[in-house]
Amino acid sequence: MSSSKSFPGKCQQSLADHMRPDLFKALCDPVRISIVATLAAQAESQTVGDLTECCGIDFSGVSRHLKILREAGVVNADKNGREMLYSLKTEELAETLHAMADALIGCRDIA
Amino acid sequence: MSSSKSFPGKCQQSLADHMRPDLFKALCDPVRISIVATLAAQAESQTVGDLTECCGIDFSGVSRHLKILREAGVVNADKNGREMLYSLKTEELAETLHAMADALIGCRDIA
DNA sequence: GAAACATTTGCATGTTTGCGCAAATGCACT
DNA sequence: AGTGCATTTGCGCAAACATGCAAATGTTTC
Repeated sequence: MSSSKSFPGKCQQSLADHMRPDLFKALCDPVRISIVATLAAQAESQTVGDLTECCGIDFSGVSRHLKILREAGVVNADKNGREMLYSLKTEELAETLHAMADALIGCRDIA
Repeated sequence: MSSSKSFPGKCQQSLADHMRPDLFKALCDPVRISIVATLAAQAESQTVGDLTECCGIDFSGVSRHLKILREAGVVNADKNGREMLYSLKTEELAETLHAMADALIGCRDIA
């Protein structure tokens, strides 16, 4: 009800809530995109060592990138013995992107 | 056909194509998100001066942010006399986000 | 306990980024 | 031509970022 009442302020707020700059920041680096793409293409979780192969940098850098992705909620991290298993939060990420798109379209309809 | 054949390499490529770090880079800044949200909430195009109100920085900075958004394909820029009218490419942006989400889910299904 | 291994963290360095200010550009109006 | 307004661009600076190397942490295996 009344969702068709023109109320740009509310829409702006809702958009600001949905569009998460921190998530975009996590995904704005080519190396991190490379990591995400590699994880998406593999059914099994990957170790830092595995993921180091896909991006041409030192594994310490990969570890740092993974930390950023983890904190942004893009990947899961599970400790298995001395190695760390990283996997993509595919569903959540896709849902978040969808929600952003929907919020945009919703704003267009209101405004 | 054969889209269900397990082919992680292809998926990784397709994802790398869809996930555009440059777009994420354009959207990773709070001020730029603020601009996007403001544009989304308004039916009419906005000038640089208008948009300067929403984000608490100098208009020269706003102009620079708008350039970044323009080059990333997030906003339209139309010159009208001595002022510049900016509007959000709502459809394209929403479509791009959807495509990313779909590519992610597609990868999950294949891998 | 010691050695080997996977990952994280501290540190130094070069690069990028966002910002304000001031100058430059472009356009309208008289 | 000349003045005024909107926007862009050049410059300098401080903060943030990505990276490699080396040291530290945690874990397995012998």
